[in-house]
Amino acid sequence: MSGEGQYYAAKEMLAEAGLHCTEPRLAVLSVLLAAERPLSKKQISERLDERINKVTIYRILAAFCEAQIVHKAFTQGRAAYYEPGHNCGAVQCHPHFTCTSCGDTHCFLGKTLPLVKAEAGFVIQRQQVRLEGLCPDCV
Amino acid sequence: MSGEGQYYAAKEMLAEAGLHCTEPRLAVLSVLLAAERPLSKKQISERLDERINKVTIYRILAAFCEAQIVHKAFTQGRAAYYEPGHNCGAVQCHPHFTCTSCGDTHCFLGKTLPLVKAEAGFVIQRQQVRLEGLCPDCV
DNA sequence: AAAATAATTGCAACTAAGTTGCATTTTTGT
DNA sequence: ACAAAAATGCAACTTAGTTGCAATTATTTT
Ligand SMILES: [Mn+2]
Ligand SMILES: [Mn+2]
Ligand SMILES: [Zn+2]
Ligand SMILES: [Zn+2]
Repeated sequence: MSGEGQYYAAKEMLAEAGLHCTEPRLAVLSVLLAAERPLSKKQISERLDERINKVTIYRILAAFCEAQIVHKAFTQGRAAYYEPGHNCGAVQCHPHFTCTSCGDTHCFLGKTLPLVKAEAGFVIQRQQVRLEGLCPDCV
Repeated sequence: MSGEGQYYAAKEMLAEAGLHCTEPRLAVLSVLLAAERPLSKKQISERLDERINKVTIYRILAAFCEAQIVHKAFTQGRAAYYEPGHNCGAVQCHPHFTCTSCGDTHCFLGKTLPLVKAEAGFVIQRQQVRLEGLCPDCV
């Protein structure tokens, strides 16, 4: 299976997050951990060995976000993309670059911008930086 | 009508952009110009005096984006939000703040961040900064 | 000004992402 | 092994957006 190497890491993460350890949850988390970029529900499904009902996948992702082990990195088109929360600070993770030609997304680790200074009266809880352009393959 | 004061400005913008000047286009652009924040198709419809078919609204927005007089500022939930391109540089406009409590969006004009330095081989064409948190009414 | 041409609009039907209610199955604790 | 609680699956639904095509409106040509 695609997320094979991440299977035991996933098991530990679920336990630590206080989430029941079920097959579908292990499978989804393994896929996310094995991916080098945020994935949509569709992409997750494609990487699963045994099919999991889409409602279940959405509920698993919601539970992961609730437990803070995963977060919505961005939405592209009309789909949300999810990634594990490691590499990510409380207020922002790294910028995400999406190629306008091939559609591929890359995590720009280490390119994090400073935080916007909030206007008077506002409290900023999350900051998200999205980039669009051409990737090396498409330039 | 809501966008009344913007009606003649809209007329000029269409002419300058080389777009045919039709009633639906004038109406949609007037609404966008009168708004102080990006609007979804739904919000645009609600502010129109005479109803315009939704397909037409989407096509008008696509034409405006193509002509660069409007751009997609961000997507929230599963809907895209559009705003006129004034106040906006070629690569990025200002950050957009959305309140997690009331859902309102505010343009943080004057709070623009520096551009991410592209990783080797990448060409960045657009940068977008999204903020989430609590607005003054909801703190 | 009328006709021809090109662009825009509207309608119906469709797609894709995500959600809700409820019955069934799986986990967990005893 | 057994009961209670939680998670899963299915069907049906909602919402945002898209596509094909016919009808309308704007522009150009005669
Ligand atoms: Mn990432
Ligand atoms: Mn804005
Ligand atoms: Zn590319
Ligand atoms: Zn608010």
